[in-house]
Amino acid sequence: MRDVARRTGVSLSTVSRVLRDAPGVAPHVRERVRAAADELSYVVSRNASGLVTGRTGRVAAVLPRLGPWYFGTVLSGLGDVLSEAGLDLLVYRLGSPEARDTWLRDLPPRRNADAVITLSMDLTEDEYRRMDRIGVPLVFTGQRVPGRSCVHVDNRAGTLGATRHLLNLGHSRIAYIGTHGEHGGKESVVERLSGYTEAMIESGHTPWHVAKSAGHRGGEHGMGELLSAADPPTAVLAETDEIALGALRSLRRAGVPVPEAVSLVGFDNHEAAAVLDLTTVDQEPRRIGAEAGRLALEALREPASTGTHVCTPTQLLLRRSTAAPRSTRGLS
Amino acid sequence: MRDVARRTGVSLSTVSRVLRDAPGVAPHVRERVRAAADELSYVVSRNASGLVTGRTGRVAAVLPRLGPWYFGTVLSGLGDVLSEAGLDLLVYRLGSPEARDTWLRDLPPRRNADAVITLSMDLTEDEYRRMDRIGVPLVFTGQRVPGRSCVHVDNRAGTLGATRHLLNLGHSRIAYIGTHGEHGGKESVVERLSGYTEAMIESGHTPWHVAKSAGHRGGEHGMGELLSAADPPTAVLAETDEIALGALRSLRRAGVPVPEAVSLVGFDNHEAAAVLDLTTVDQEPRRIGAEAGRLALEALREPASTGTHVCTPTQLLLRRSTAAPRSTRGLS
DNA sequence: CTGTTAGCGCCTTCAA
DNA sequence: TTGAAGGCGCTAACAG
Repeated sequence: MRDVARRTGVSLSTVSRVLRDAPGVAPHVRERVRAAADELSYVVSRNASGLVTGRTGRVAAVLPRLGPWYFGTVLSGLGDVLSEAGLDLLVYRLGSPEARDTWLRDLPPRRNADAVITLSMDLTEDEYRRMDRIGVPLVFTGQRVPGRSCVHVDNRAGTLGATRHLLNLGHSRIAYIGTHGEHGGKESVVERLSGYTEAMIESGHTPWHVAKSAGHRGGEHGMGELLSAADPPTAVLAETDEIALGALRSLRRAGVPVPEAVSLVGFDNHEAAAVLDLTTVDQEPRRIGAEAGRLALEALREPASTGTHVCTPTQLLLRRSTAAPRSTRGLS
Repeated sequence: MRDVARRTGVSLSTVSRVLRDAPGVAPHVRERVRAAADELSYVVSRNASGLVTGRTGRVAAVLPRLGPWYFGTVLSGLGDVLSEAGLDLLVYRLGSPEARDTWLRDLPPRRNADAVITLSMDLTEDEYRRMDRIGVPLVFTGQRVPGRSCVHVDNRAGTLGATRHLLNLGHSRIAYIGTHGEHGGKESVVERLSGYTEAMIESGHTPWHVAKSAGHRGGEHGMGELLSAADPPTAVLAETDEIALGALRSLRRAGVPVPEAVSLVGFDNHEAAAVLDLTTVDQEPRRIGAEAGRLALEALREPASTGTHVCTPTQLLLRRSTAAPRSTRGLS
C-alpha cells in the first residue's frame, strides 16, 4: 500500500479510501490510485484490514457430507451469492459425531468468518446454543428453529402433492417407504411422512408406511417387503430418490414393470433420477443455498434482522415412472 | 490474550509461546496458561497472527462444479487431511469462462490462502502461469503439468483394464462412447480413449469410437448410433458413468437386455452406478483429494519440494452389466 | 478533499 | 525461562 501511495504521491489514507470505495476522494485522484494499484497488481490484505474492522470477508458453511449432489448444489448457490458480495466461502465437513463434537468445542470459525450457515445439520438446541459462542450471525438450512434465520424446504407440501398426484391417477393402495426417525428424528423425515399421511387420510385411504434404513439398500428392502404383501400396492412414494432407486432395482429384479404394474415417485431430484425417468419432487437446492446466502448478507448488514424464515417450494417433476393403475387403464 | 496473561500473571509473550507450542516455557506455567485460555474460551486470532507470520491457516480449492459426486468426494478427502493439520478449506467454484477470467485477474486467494489446489480445472499454461502470481504453492489434480505438483488418475490403465476385461469375456465388437476433445482436449478424455484403443489394437481388434456430447444425453445418442449399425457391438465402454447411464437408458428403451445382448462398462463409480449394477472403473476421488492435501502440506513445510507427481490407481468394479457375449455362452 | 495519528491482536526480536 | 519493545498492513478517527 505504501508503494501505491508513493507512486501516486498521496497518503496512505487516501489509498485506503479508494481501495474500499469510501467517499471523499477527488475523482481524478481516485483514478490515479486505481491505476497505480493495478500496475503493481496490489490487493489489500484481508488479514490486516480485518484486524481493524473485525470483518473477515468470509462465510463458513457447515455440512455433514459433501458427496451427495444436494450439498454440492446448495454450496453452488451459496457460493454464487457470496462471491457476488465479495465474500469467500469456507467449508467445514463434520462427518462423524466426534468431528462434530470437536468442532463444537473449538469452533474454528470464531474470529475467522463473518457468518455461519449450517446445511441440514439437524442441530439440537444445545448444539446451536454452543454455536452462538462464535459470535456471528447463524443461518440454518434444512431445519426450522424458532426465532432464528432459517431456510427450509416445504417437505410436507412436496409429499402431499406427490401423493395427490398418485391419487388423481386413480391409485388407492399407495405405500410409503421412509426411514426410521433416528437421531431424534430429522425434521425432513417427519415432514415428508406427514404430507403423505395427510393426503391419504383426507382422501379416505389408509396410509401404509414402511420404515427401513436410508440409502438405496433401504429402498430395496422396503420394496421387497411391499411386494411380498398379500395385496401389494399399485403405487409407492419414497422418502428420497435414493430409496426410490433402490426400490426400482427390486422392481426390475422381480420383473415388475414400472409404471405399468407399480408407479414410483421419489423426492430430491437426484442426478440419477433424470437418467432413470423417475418422477420426483424437486427441491431446488441451488435456491436454498442462495436464500441462505442472502439471509447471511442481510444479517451482516442489519444485525437486528435475524429470525427470518424462508420456505422454499417444491415442484413435482412428472416423468415416466408414474401412470394410472392397470385396473383403471381402460377408463381413461 | 491480555486477559489470559493477566489471569495467569505472566506476560503476553509467554502466553503467545504457549499457544503456539513454542519451546522455552516452564511446564507448570504452560499448564496454567492453557487452563486460563480454556476457561476464557480464548482462541488466537488467525487474522492477527497471520499478519505477523504471513500464514493464513487456509488452503484454497478451485473447481469447475460442485454438484457431481466426484468433486464433493475429492473435497472430503482434501478437507480431512487439511483439518487434521489445523488448516481451513476455502472453496472457489469457477463455473463460467467469465468467472474463471475474473478470478484469474483478481486472484482472491492472494494473501488469503497458504496454498491453492485445482480440481480438474484443465488449466492452460497461460492460466496457471497467471496463478503463480498468487505467490503460494500450487497443486494440480486431474491434470499433469511437468515440474509441478500434480495428482492424477491413471485413466489410461483404467480403460485398458476395462477393455481387456471385455476381451477376456470373449467380446470382439467392442465400441467406445466418448466426448469430443473440445476445450483443447481434456487430458482425461484423451487418456481414457487411448487406453481403450491400445487394448483393442494389441489384441488385434479394430477400435470403434463414437464421439458425442458429455452427460447422459451423449450416451443416449451414442448408443442410438451403435444400435443402428449393420452389425452392432456386443460390448460398450463409456468414457464416463454418466454416458454409460444414458446408454443404458437407450438400451432399455430399445428392449436390448443388459448384459445378455450388450455388456456395458462405465468409468467413475458414480453414485448411480451402484444402484444400477453398472460395471465401472473406480478412481477413488477421496484419495485424490487426500493426496493433493498432502502435497500441499509438504510444499508448505518444504517450499523446495514442488514438482512431485502422484498417480492414483483405478480399480475395475465388476457388477452385473458385463457378461460373456451370447455366441460364446454355450462354451463357458 | 486530504494527511496525520493511534491502534487492531499477535509474533519476534532482543535484553534481562 | 521470562518480559519489554517494535512492527506486521491496514482503518478510523481526527485535524487541517
